[in-house]
This record gives sequence, C-alpha cells and structure tokens, in this order.
Amino acid sequence: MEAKEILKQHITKTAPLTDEQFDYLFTYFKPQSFKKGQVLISEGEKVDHEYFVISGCLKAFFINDEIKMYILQFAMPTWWTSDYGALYNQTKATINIDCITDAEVLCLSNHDREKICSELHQAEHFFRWRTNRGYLASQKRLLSFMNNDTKARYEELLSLYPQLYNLVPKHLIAAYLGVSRETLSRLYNAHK
Amino acid sequence: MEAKEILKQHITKTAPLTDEQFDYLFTYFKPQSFKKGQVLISEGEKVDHEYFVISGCLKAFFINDEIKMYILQFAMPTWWTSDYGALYNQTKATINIDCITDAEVLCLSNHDREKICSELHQAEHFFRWRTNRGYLASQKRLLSFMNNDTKARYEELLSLYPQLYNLVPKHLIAAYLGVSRETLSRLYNAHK
DNA sequence: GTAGCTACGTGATGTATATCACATTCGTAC
DNA sequence: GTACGAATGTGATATACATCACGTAGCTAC
Repeated sequence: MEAKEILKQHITKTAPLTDEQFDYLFTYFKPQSFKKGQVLISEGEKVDHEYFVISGCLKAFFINDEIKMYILQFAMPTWWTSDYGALYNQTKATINIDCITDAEVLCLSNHDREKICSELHQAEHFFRWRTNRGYLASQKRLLSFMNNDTKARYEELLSLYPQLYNLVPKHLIAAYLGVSRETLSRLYNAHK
Repeated sequence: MEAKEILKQHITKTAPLTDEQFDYLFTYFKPQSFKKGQVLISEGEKVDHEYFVISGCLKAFFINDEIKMYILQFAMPTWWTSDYGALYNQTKATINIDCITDAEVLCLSNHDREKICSELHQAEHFFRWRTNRGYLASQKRLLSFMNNDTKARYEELLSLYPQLYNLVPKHLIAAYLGVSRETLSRLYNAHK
C-alpha cells in the first residue's frame, strides 16, 4: 500500500473525511526517505516538522551528560514522532531522532498542521484524538516504570512489539527500559 | 474569583470564545464540592466525568497488589483530572482519584465534552491543546524518572510546586516519586 | 586476508534503595 | 483530659542494579 493510502486509513478511522478533504490535507505532507543512521532531529537545533512513519523504525532519544542514552520512543509504521515540546513551543530540540533502519516517512510542518487544524474541524478532531492516544501511552509507561521491575517491563515490551527483538540491537532495548545493557543481558540469559 | 471566571480565563487563554459561546459551553459544567478524603473515581467502577479543579488538591493514584500506591498526578487548581483511559475507551477505572484537601471542582461528562467539541471548533482546539500539554508533562516526567536520581526528582518536584511541601503528607510525595517513605525521609534529613 | 569497530556476554565489586522493625510525634475522636 | 491511629524518623539487613573490566563473536573496509 502506498503512503497516501496508509495515512488516509489512519486518519479516517478516527475522523471521517471526504476524498476532497483528504486530498487537500495530503498536499501538506511531504514524503521523505532516510537511510539507517540518518538524523531527523538533533538536540539544540530548530524543530519545524513532525513525522508519520510509513516504513522502518526510528528512535527518539535523550542523551544525558554526553554519556547515557534514554529512548523515549521507538517509532514504527503508522506512529507519529517529533520533539513535540520544541515543536509546539518553538524552542530548540532537547531530544534526538534518527533511523534504526532505512525508513520512509511523511513530513508535516508545525505551521501546516495548525493551518489544516484551523481550516478543517475534522483535522483538529483527529489531532486531538492522536495526542490523547500518545498521552495515554505515556501514562501507561510511567506507571509500568514505577510498578514493575525490569524483567516485567522487558517482557511487556516484547509482547507488545515482538518484531523489536530482531529489529533493534539489545543495547537500545536496554536504553528504552532504562537499565544498563549488562543487566538486560543477564536478565534474559538467566531463565535460559 | 468564582469558578466560572477561572474556567473562562483558562480556556480563552488558548481558544478565543465569544461570551455567548462560553456561556453556552459552561452550561455543561457542574460545580461540585468535596471534603478531604472523598472519592471521585475508584478502581473497577464506571467513569463518566472529568474534573477541572477550582480549589484544593486531588490525587490520582494506582494501587498495586493491594499494597503499594503510586501517584500519577497531584491535581491543583486549573488542572484537569480523570481516568482518561477509562473515560475515552468506556472501560472500568484502573486508577483512583480522591481529595487530599477539601476541594471544589467543575465536572464535565465525556458525552458533553464530545458534544461541545463537535459543535464548537474552538472547543475542540482547546481540548487538543490541553491534551498536548498533559502529554508533554507526562513525557517530561518519564525522562526525569529515567535520568535523575530520587533526590534530584524530589527537588524538581518541590521547586515546581513549593506549596506541596506543607500541603500533602510526605508518604504521598514518596508515592509520587516512586520511592519508599523511609528513603525519602532519609534523603531530606541527610543534608541538614 | 587483516584491522578495527560494534554488539554482546560475564565476572567482581560498590551503591542506592527496599524492606523489616521499632520508636516517637501529632492529630483527632471520644 | 485519654486513647488510638496516622505520619514520621531511624537502624539493620537484603537485593537489584550500575559500573568497571575483560573477553569473544561478527561485520565492514581496505
């Protein structure tokens, strides 16, 4: 399925649009391709766009003290990603986003999102719903962080996204779980 | 300032509304008063409303294994709170919300929110913005959880909300930070 | 092929924190 | 006032995890 159709199904599942409305809206999305390792957003730079993932896998991460990396999100197909703090408040990026694999995305500027939201009530509805979904996921992850130990969080992650196990290096999974790569290694070799 | 005026300023800061529009919107908000300790939402029950805090302080929390409590949010004046997962998906509550102090709130049903969002584009805009704000706060807290140690998170919390120190018992602050009350006690008595 | 780099495993050790236990202070009901 | 429960402080011990150190396997460039 091509990018346009993927986005159309994704949006109209939540907010019904006529074909004309969607075609108009789609004119603001720019298709882009990236190679494994390419950087979309880097800390300290200006952030103007958000990205809808068509294929591949991205990671949004934070680097602490130039040493430790924490992964905020693995962005898989039909996920949205950006530094939303920087994007909405027009400040410099505090996180980084790059490609774990080759990836295709649709790129939407902050300005254009606000434009279509104000022009099309249904678009505003869609983005409200999408943000709500992100909020719930974030709350759920926070609770999991407080409530579960590392092993439980590891199993939770892999049961939600089994494809991650073979797609991303283990030290990135550790960075998502917030533990050292050594601890993660010991964890899943323990119950061998 | 009375409740209606507080809500009006809160909303129109983000989404300009005429007086008529706001008066109409406000008819869906029901003022309610609660005493310290009263319960607004409890795990396993149906959730139909969200709450806008006018005065006092509420807590949204999760109980694990009938033993450990984790606080997701202290809801202060001009904050919104509910079990949004249950509210949006029409499922049973998985968290609890009760009053740390006497409190006044404005109560809005899920049905009425969706109604005014579909009737008034500006209302939809407001709720998109509000949810976005919650999402960013949640992400920030998650990052803080991974990145900072307990002492840093304690100081971060108190610098953001200095009034909490005298308002809420220390074991609730511990439950927000995700540490035992003993550890928290030792932390702020250490640097005396 | 070799060199070099990245991912990954694993042992030894240190540390932050949970947990258990008990004491003390404070507020509230009566 | 007294009694009782909730909140808090603090010591002793256990444990999960970080960190450091080192080794190995696999991939890429040349």
